[in-house]
Amino acid sequence: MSQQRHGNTPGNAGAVPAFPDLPEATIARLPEYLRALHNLAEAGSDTISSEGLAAAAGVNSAKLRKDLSHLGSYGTRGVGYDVTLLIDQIEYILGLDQRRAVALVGVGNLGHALAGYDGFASRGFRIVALFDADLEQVGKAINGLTVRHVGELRRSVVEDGITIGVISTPPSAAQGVADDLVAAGVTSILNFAPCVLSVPAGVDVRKVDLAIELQILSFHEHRKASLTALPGGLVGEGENQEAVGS
Amino acid sequence: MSQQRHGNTPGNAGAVPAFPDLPEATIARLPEYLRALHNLAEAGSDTISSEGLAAAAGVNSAKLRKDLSHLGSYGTRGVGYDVTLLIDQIEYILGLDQRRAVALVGVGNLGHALAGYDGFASRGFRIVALFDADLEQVGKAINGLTVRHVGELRRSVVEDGITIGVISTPPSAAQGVADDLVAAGVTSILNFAPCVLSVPAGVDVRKVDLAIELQILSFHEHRKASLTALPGGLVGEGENQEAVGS
DNA sequence: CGCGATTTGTGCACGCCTTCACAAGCGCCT
DNA sequence: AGGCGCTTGTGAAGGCGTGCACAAATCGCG
Ligand SMILES: NC(=O)c1ccc[n+]([C@@H]2O[C@H](COP(=O)([O-])OP(=O)(O)OC[C@H]3O[C@@H](n4cnc5c(N)ncnc54)[C@H](O)[C@@H]3O)[C@@H](O)[C@H]2O)c1
Ligand SMILES: NC(=O)c1ccc[n+]([C@@H]2O[C@H](COP(=O)([O-])OP(=O)(O)OC[C@H]3O[C@@H](n4cnc5c(N)ncnc54)[C@H](O)[C@@H]3O)[C@@H](O)[C@H]2O)c1
Repeated sequence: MSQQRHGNTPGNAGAVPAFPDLPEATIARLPEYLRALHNLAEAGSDTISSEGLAAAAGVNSAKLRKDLSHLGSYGTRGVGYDVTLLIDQIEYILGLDQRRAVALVGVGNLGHALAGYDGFASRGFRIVALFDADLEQVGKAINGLTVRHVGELRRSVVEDGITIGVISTPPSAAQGVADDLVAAGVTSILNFAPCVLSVPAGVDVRKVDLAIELQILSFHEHRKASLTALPGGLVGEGENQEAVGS
Repeated sequence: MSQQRHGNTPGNAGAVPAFPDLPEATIARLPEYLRALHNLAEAGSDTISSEGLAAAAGVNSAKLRKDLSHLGSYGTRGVGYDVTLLIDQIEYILGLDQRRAVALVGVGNLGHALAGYDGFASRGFRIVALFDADLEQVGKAINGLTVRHVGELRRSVVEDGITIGVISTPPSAAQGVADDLVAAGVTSILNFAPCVLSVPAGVDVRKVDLAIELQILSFHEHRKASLTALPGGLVGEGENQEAVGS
């Protein structure tokens, strides 16, 4: 059974190297599997088949198996995966067992919502510092945290062991904030401002642009509408056939 | 010159079909190009080379050219792309010239921020209705819109011509809300709740899960840390060499 | 009017990702 | 103890996306 004795780590006694280089696509799905696994654990399941987990995560079961196989062999043929073991493995790979410290810069409309969100705690993160340039905001308390001036960023990053920075300032300020974060030693940034950030190699940036998401949906709406309007009639559910244009 | 006379549409006199089926990857990048183009237009540029636009959008120039070539031939060799023309084309393809009506369901922490965000207007959308199940919230006004009870959703979707629904309720309520939206005729959903939604074929769902983004960043942090800690020493910038684990 | 500089549009090759299909492995039941 | 059914892990194939490299096209200038 290879004892649950993987314990907390890179003990590396198994077939897989201490840090397998997973395909990017796989990495992006692991969090989804993790969420589904937590739900299953809460529901009382001890084991889960690839089919079941795939359904819960909304993916193809073959894809899921291949993804998990990259982590090592944590399933049992004829049975499925041990839910708890798999949770531990994925959390370890994702580096979530450290409860990473996150800094949030720009406590405006969106920043407030993020700072007040308690859902991050259960997903492996602690927002430990809030920053803003506006003196009006500095000093205010949100969810037990006091907003500090952005000038204190560098010191805080070191003192609080911050590894991830979240930017929710207007786009005009985003690059400057990113530079500050990088200078302070942060090597991962989540950017909500609709702009491109340029950072040195070795720093990871992920961007979340809600308008882009809506625009992608808009494209598909547009496409669906133009298909129902066309003579082809390839679409099954076409009740509202409204002619387009001419 | 093929006259700017494409006018407002699927006149379809060109080489490209009225509705080219673009690769999904291309569609996801068009909004980024559009944003960059708007910035350029504002800065006074009339034309822009693929190299310049690619830099502004943060992508490879060859990729950009291939993406744009799918829309048709809107560039001029030796010159570049006409900024205004390209904006119009991309907006047409994305279906943004209609200023799509969006409904927001779940006016809580996050919903408030979204409802109060004025940035959507300039990107082609109008949030025209807010819904919540909590009677405490119903009746409140946010940014000129009154929060309505979720029971009015169906009527509103029809009356207001809503085509996109945004879900920012707790995950436990999300599937129900999605069902309501679909029943009301909405065929595109943007979901902020961390859960998988199941919807009938023909309905598009996009998901935004902030915790997942952080977890992906966390993985890379973890990987970077384990590399600097290893004897290999492949990394250049390793000042804070803190041993991992043991 | 022709030539060179510039930039687009694209053929091609390569690598990544997805999916199918199945052998290998495991537990349970008889 | 042995066989049977179930599930994992993976080889192979196909499709998609990326990026190079270059021919075709356009402009400006002499
Ligand atoms: N609110 C939303 O729902 C929403 C949706 C999509 C995108 N966004 C984007 O998220 C970002 C934030 O949006 P918002 O609505 O919260 O804007 P906001 O104006 O309400 O808040 C921005 C905050 O950033 C602070 N700030 C400005 N410059 C700063 C600096 N240099 N350092 C630190 N703080 C600084 C401001 O003082 C302000 O508190 C914007 O880029 C916006 O485009 C927001
Ligand atoms: N706040 C954030 O920064 C944040 C970050 C990431 C993810 N999320 C996710 O976004 C969603 C919303 O988060 P939040 O912080 O705004 O939560 P919230 O509890 O503050 O707000 C949820 C709102 O939805 C309403 N609601 C509940 N059931 C409903 C129903 N059936 N129909 C209509 N409305 C209903 C509630 O009355 C409440 O107003 C959650 O799923 C959360 O996990 C939020």
